[in-house]
Amino acid sequence: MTPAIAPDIAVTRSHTAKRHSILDAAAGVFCREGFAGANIDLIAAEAGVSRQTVYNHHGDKENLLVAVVREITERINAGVFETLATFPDKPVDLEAELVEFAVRLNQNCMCNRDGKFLRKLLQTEGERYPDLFAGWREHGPAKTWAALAARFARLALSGWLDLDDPDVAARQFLALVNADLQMAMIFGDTVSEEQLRAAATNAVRCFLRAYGKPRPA
Amino acid sequence: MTPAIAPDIAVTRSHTAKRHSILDAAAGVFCREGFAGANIDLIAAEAGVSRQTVYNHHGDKENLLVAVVREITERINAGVFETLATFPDKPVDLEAELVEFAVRLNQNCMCNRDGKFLRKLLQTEGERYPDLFAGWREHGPAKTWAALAARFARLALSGWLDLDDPDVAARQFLALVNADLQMAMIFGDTVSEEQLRAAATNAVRCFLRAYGKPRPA
DNA sequence: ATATTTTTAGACATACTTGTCCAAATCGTC
DNA sequence: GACGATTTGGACAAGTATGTCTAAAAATAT
Repeated sequence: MTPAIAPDIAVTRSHTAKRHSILDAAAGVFCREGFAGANIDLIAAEAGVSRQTVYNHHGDKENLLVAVVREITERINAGVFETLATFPDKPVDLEAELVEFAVRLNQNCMCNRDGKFLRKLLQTEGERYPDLFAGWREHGPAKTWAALAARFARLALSGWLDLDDPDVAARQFLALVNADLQMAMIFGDTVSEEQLRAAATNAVRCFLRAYGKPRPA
Repeated sequence: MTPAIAPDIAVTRSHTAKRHSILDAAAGVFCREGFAGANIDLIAAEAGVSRQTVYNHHGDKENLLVAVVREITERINAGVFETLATFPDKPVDLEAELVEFAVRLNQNCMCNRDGKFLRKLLQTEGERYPDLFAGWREHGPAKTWAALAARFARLALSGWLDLDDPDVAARQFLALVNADLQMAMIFGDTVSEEQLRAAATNAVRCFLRAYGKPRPA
């Protein structure tokens, strides 16, 4: 009885290993070719499994897309949450620490593979399958903005910032951080860490010129 | 001899009328369905012509995509140029006039049909056909930024702004103007003029807090 | 009114994709 | 070594797409 668990685990491990492999490959192919252009044979080949296995695991092609989107949004949300936890709540050098935070945000959430995939899938399939992204739409960016706004509001309370509307400031911060990366992202280029840091520096400088206060005692 | 021109014009008129109709329909379908998912029968139906006519005019499906992209980028560039000409070079109330300029920019270039199409086509087919957008990549946003930067530099010279780097400021201005519209645009929602004006107001307020100077004499 | 050109509708061959079915092979466990 | 389940490769039918071809129809210029 006790060892009965072992085989289940082993089977499941191989199972989930292939599952992940398939989801990874499917994400890549869906992202590259779009839903209509995605070829299940190609997904199977890139995942290193047979086509039948793909159908065994995820059934329909549409079902597979759903699974891919769920996987990616979950990872993205986790990354955002994790990164938000590193916000400089009690800064010493606010400018430098905000720059580092912005770099982390871009590296972990916006510019990585998942971020690129989600952005692209959203734009290509968002209108065709609105339900697909409904969950992310509500729990994704809105929650991020709110969380960031709360951090900024606290910085305002402790005298570091002078804010009218923390929500607007949060959105503007994110927009500024991406200002110099728009082209690279829209063209799918990979951005070096130098570019990322330069963009973050420009963004934070502007942000603090607008909302910064002389350092509190 | 003189009337020999007339028939050519007439033929060409009908010809170009259908050409436009086809390009319009193709733009819509390519944008909705992606290149792989776009159905030439559907394009023909939406254009109100027969499928054969589509092939007569543009040959290949790929060729049709090229024509569509060329058409849209040209219109976009024209719209940007036209809107840039309305920049408040000699402002009286800089904040109000920048807000109006930002609204025009969004209405004429970013949020209209062409802007949405270009953005979507770029994201879906940009990596597959890099040459397709090479022209726009060089002559599109870069030129816009440079032109806008020049305007800002002049405002700085005349004492309205305090700028380190006009190029950075131009990119940041555009980023701020889009900050509140990101979600709507990525989800393909249509934005009301109120939303647009509110977004522009927030953007300009932030921009001027960062770079504005007390009004010159 | 006629002649020339474009447009149309439909048939057509070709090719590709999805999703299913099935027997053989593979893998891990007992 | 044998068992059970999963995986595999390939065959298969059905549907759909592209691009070509043809003869008839329509529109336009002379």
